[in-house]
Amino acid sequence: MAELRNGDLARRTAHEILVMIQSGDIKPGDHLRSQLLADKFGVSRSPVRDAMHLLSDKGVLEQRRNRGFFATDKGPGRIAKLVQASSQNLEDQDVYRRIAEDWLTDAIDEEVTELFLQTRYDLTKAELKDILLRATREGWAERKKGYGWRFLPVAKTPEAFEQIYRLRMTIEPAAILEPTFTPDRKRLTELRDDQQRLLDTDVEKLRLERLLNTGSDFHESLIQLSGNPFFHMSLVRANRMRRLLEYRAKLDADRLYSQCRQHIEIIDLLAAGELIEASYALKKHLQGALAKKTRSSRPDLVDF
Amino acid sequence: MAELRNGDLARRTAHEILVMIQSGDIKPGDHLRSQLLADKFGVSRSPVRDAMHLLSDKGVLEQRRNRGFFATDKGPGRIAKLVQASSQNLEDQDVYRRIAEDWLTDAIDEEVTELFLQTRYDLTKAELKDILLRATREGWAERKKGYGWRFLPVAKTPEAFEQIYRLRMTIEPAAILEPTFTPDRKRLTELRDDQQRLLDTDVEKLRLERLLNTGSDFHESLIQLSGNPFFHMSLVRANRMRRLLEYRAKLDADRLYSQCRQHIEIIDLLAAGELIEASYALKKHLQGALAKKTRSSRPDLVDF
DNA sequence: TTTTGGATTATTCTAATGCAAAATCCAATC
DNA sequence: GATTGGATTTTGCATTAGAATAATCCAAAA
Repeated sequence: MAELRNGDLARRTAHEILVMIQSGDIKPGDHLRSQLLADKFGVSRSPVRDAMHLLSDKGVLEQRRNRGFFATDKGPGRIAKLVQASSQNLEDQDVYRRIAEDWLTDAIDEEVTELFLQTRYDLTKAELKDILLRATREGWAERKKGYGWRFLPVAKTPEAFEQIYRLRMTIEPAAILEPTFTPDRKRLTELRDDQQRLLDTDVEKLRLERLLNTGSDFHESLIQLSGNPFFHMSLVRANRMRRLLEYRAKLDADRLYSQCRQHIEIIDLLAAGELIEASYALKKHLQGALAKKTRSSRPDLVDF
Repeated sequence: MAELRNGDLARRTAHEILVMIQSGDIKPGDHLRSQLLADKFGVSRSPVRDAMHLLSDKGVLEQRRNRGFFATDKGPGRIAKLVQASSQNLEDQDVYRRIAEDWLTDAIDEEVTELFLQTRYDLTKAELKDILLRATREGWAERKKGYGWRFLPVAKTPEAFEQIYRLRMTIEPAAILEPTFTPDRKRLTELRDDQQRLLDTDVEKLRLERLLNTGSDFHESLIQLSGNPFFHMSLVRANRMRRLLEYRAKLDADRLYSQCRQHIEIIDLLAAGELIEASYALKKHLQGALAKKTRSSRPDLVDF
């Protein structure tokens, strides 16, 4: 029998498959074609197969010899538990966030050597390189000319929140008015459903991360419809930085409901072809979030 | 006698010192304090000292025992030649641009392995990592989940030019109208002088890179005055991508003169406190550049 | 006191090896 | 013909020791 190699990629892939099952993308009895999934995840069949082995050990999948893997009908509660567990598992290993947190709370210096980080967070060279790559891409770390790295103060202050919103208030409404903007029906419907689902769920019960993701998705999908990838990229970059701060923010449930409703209103305006009105509503929506924020001293989670 | 260690950093530092001499920042007879220069360049004294040794070998500096290095009075022609040579030297080693060029001209595949790049461009692991870090930061490369890297098509098409300009037309004029915008007299004067100097020089004689730099500096400095680093960052990122394309563009001297004059007009409006007018002029300025571009099939250098 | 210049120390790079993991290939099976 | 599942190949990571290079220290000179 083949060894079970479970690298990080296999585990991450297993998690993604679980999410697909949870969301109903894969239904009980479905045949999981390995090449199909591999293409979907942008990897080769090897880690997919390893992932499927992992999941069949958990009883989520069932292997039939020479026919591949099939989804069993584990109850949704059981699936949710496994999703929770595997996402917890992945987050534990997320040193990236720990470093970001330490930097934001001044627990580490502005300038550090690789060696320092490697020993402090018990990382191998490649792991550290990977994390610094990410931090560089997201704009809060840079290589010094000689030895060492410098962390940038860009999103440390409370004003940073406001500044990010000011940028968003400029580019998001403008994106809707771009001549290449096309309100894609199908995408809009999907977005509307996502928002509606959030409204229907008891917001209190949702995990913070899920909320942030759905909110970011809305805004980023919208700007993507502009057909200009540079608008999209600017927003994505700003949002990534915002996230660093938001993990420490509080949650305001009432606010969230109202935000959700505004999102839906904007989608409806777009679907009706009222671009100018939608652009204006989006601007107001962001303005409202900003106004709320500046009133409180500690950063709230005001938009998502 | 101490060994002459000339790492890359020493050579780059030597180049920077040469540029300072050329620009008149360092005059013949001046004493070059090592700590001062080290601080200026953000490195330690070691590479600075190595650089000064390199330059004294070339006769640009003169070492007096126990007193340090002093600038000699080599003619400006000779200095210019050395600057040219050392920048040429540095560019030759700039594999980054070669890879970008190869990608833009479809000389390499969309998806490659590190090994492939390492052997094709004869790089060590660390050199390659460095280059890929840069490409990631500038947004045209990304790590695949498993093994390998993917180059992104984001700035390959002619439309990319237009899209970048559309983003700029949105954020640059808006930045001037931000409530935190402060037209810093000193900075404005510096910028005006830079532009005037370009007008006074025979534009035909300038090197492409110098032109692009002065142009980018103008626009980026302007947006920086908004006091919102996220506006600035968005522009810088878009510009970096634009550069990848512009190295292949043609030059239109008449156009450049007119661009320069427009830059100065905008500065004057800002200095007079006419923010709204300045914002509008900037928008028109970018619009003009965009209009010119779309008329020609091959990308021209229309703004700088 | 400030700065230099050599010496010392710390950090990172290089290169080589073995190993883990991902990609690819291919015969067997549906 | 499409898909699987094992085998094979390729790729990249971990580790190490040694070399190169940058940062820092300190006595001596200005």
